[in-house]
Amino acid sequence: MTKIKYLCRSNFKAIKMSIEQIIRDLIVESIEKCYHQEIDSSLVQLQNTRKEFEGDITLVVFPFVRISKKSPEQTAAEIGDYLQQNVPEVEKYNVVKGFLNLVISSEYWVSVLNSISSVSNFGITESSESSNLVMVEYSSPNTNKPLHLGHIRNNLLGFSLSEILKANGNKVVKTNIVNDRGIHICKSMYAWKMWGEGQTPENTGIKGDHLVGNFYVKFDQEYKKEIASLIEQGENKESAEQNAPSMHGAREMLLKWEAKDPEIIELWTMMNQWVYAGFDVTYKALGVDFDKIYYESETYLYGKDEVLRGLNEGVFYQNEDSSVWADLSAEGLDQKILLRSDGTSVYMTQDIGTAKERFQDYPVNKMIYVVGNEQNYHFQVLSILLDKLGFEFGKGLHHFSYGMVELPQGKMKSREGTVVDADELMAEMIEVSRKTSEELGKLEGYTPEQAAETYTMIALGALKYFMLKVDPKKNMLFNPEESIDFNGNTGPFIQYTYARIRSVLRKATDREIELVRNISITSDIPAKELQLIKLISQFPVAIKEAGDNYSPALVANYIYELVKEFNQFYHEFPILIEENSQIRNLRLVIAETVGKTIKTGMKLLGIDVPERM
RNA sequence: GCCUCGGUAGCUCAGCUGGAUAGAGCAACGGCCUUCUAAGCCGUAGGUCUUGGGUUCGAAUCCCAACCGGGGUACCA
Repeated sequence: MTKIKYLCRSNFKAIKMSIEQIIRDLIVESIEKCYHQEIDSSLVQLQNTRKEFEGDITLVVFPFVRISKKSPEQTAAEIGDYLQQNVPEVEKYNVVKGFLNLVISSEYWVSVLNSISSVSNFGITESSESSNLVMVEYSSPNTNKPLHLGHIRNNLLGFSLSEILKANGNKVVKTNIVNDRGIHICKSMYAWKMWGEGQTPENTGIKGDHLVGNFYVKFDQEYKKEIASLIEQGENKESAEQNAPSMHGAREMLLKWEAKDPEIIELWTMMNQWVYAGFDVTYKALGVDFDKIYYESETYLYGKDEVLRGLNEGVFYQNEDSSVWADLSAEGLDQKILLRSDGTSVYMTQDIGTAKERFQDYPVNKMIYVVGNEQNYHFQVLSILLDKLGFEFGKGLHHFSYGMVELPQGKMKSREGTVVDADELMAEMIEVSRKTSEELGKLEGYTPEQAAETYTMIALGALKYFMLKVDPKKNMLFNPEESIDFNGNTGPFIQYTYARIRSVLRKATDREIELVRNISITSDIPAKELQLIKLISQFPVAIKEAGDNYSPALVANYIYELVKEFNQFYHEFPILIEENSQIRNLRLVIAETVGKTIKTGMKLLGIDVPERM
């Protein structure tokens, strides 16, 4: 067990894993040797040493004092002695209370940096033939209104999660189920037919999804008026809601649509095309995409077939009014409707059909649905229903359940117009970004096109990072008054740090300073540099945890930590002007490696980084 | 009612698979641009981690209860 054995490995992960693994194993061994008792290695709690103490790896010794029957300090010292004698990389140790802080040699950290700086895709695990295929469903818009801030969160989470899963060695298929049928689109259709006066995106200049959304709002306004007047005429609220003419009209359209009435299908096709054209623009601006798009109008029939099969097989039952139900009382849940009494499909019906389609189309090992937490119950039920229908994948579905985006006044409501529109928000942020760039004179010398590309990149960086840095499971708040910051813990801060690093590297080239990636250093690594190397080396761990926990926020938080540390370093120490050439080269390699890590990490969040800003 | 998720600084959030003195950013106040980009750096101030019990060497973290808030709860999606 010599030092050379670990230092020669080119794969960084192997090195890092092995040093911790070696220490772990030897701790178990030392307990046996010193206290004559075998322990489970799960008792060995290793953590990164906190910044305020000397050391790199810390062992919590409290769990062993029961075994040693000695004070925590003494126990720590005995284990420390053993490790120092038997692990060459353990240079020295110190004990603070019950914590054993191990100091790992500079040589070890230099070898870590060397192995990281020599690879181009540090942190990324490539997929292979035998990798799992994960399907990620995200976005899944309704075609009756434009995308809003809630959809932005969904899209960014879905895209980023897909990138993170890829970086963990999975094959990923990004998919989108477009909810293009149902009562909601019929409402827009009805309103357009009644009050549209032939408006089109072309003759109004309004983006297609917004135009259709306007009619959805119009429907709701008229519907409410009708209800009010019916109530005035003496009807109760419930029957007024049922009997309002516009609701009748929309429902009739839905029935006609399911009956494939040519006129309705034509109207539906036309309005959906308007919406798709609009969505494409928004998706492109957001930088998200899909490998496969499903349409509810095509999958709901499969769902219907499956439900009827379930009915025949006695898995489901039918009421006198001919509606079809699932009895979930055995699972501790309620009765769930699967087909309405008029025979039309509900949301659940089509999701069953879509799931079946997907597993027929792809050899999916894992299906992930990126859908808001308001639908937790829906997916719990979907999983059970698919299982009941005999699909072995039913139980393995994963609902990536994320929190709502709330405004200071509470939840966003499309119909009430209290939504933050996706297109508008992006446009506003790009405008703020442009102004800031101009005021700071950051993009002087760029062509207008280059400048636009950069300030757009910064605006989207701000928006995306803002959404992704928050734990996906939690609700988050967006205050339109305060909007989204460009300073502090933000995307632009990270992008700025990257641009600074690129600038330093360009200047190094200009000044003909050679950058030697295979570092040899005769002195100890200075503290700040060491801190950075340790942080960089945590990147693969951050990616793995983000993948295991389905949390882009973990990547965002990691990058922020790294960047904050780098900025302190940058401020405090010269890189190019440093006279000691070994130190100068070390700093250059660290800067380059931090830059590489930022770029890779931000890519996992779907955020680009600029050469200049 | 029942189910479920959450409550950490004035605000927005980290930390939550138990470990050292609970961290950032914003906002406030005070410093730092003739040195590699000040969208930056440093400092000051700001906390009964909702409350009350419990588990143990140790609890923001785990368990129980209460309070407050979000979401869901049989023909919306």
